[in-house]
Amino acid sequence: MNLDITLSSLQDKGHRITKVRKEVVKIFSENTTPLSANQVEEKMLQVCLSVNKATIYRELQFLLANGYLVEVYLRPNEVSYESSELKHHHHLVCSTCGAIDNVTNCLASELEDDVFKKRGFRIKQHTLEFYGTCAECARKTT
Amino acid sequence: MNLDITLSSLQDKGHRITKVRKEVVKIFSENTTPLSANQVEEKMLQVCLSVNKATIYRELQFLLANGYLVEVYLRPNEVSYESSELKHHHHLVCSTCGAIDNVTNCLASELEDDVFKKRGFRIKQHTLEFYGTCAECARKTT
DNA sequence: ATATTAATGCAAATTATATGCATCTAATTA
DNA sequence: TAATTAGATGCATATAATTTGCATTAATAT
Repeated sequence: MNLDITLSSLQDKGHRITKVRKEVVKIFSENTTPLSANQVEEKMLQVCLSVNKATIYRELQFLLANGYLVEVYLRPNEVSYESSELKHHHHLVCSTCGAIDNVTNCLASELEDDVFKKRGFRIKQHTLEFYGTCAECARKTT
Repeated sequence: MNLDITLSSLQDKGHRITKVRKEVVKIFSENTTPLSANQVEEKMLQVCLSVNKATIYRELQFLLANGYLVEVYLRPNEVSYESSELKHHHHLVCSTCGAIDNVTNCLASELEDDVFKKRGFRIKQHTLEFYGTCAECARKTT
């Protein structure tokens, strides 16, 4: 997402632009792969911002509720987030090292009409996750 | 999964066939949609088997480690399981009522070769999740 | 029937996440 | 620019999912 546009549209809605909020939005505007609360905390520490975990959770919920982030479930007991403005894509999750890469190819939407006709299920969103071994891990093992 | 075959193959590997194990395997052999630990507990209570939560978690881990179950992540902070022997399929997750249905159409595997050629990422598994509104919930709202 | 060891229950520990409340601070106003 | 005010934050605590240590129980082989 665009840093300045996001911040000013939040401000227009009456929300405050704080040090924490600015940095979290910045992080997601610079990262295209999903980040967990812990990873966001780490990134903030890297720029010497020590922020309470509760605050980070609250800020993620806030940006989620306001439509700037979406939740991603790639692993047990860990929710990640990514910008909702990213082009539709799927994830390549390396089950060895955890690295995540994005792919933008998508055939899945072709299924949507079919599913609605046959089952009356109106698809609003879908996620396609790939699990496997990334090139780097394959090299290390072989 | 097949109840008898699963149990006897577990026994062949030197594992015991206990009341709990038998019932958990039975539950997953009769259910094609993903179940969380809590849902497994409920199903056991329905047949008057009151089993400690730790035991249920251990049994799920056990069946996962032995390849009879796979993990499914459909919602924040909740891991579900389903039989690993089910035909490849995807889930229709109703975001209103939580109902889960399976679809067996799948175009995703067509992407696999392409991804390997372009990125060296060897896909071992993929999951395709659909979020939306099921026919029943649509009827109630409209 | 008995011995052996896996499975179980219970309590306590862990980890992710949420919440109450007092304090602080960004944005507004005088 | 200082005073005002509600939103944001930190801290401690709560909650929920899951794991683990340990003593006890029970499935299976002998």
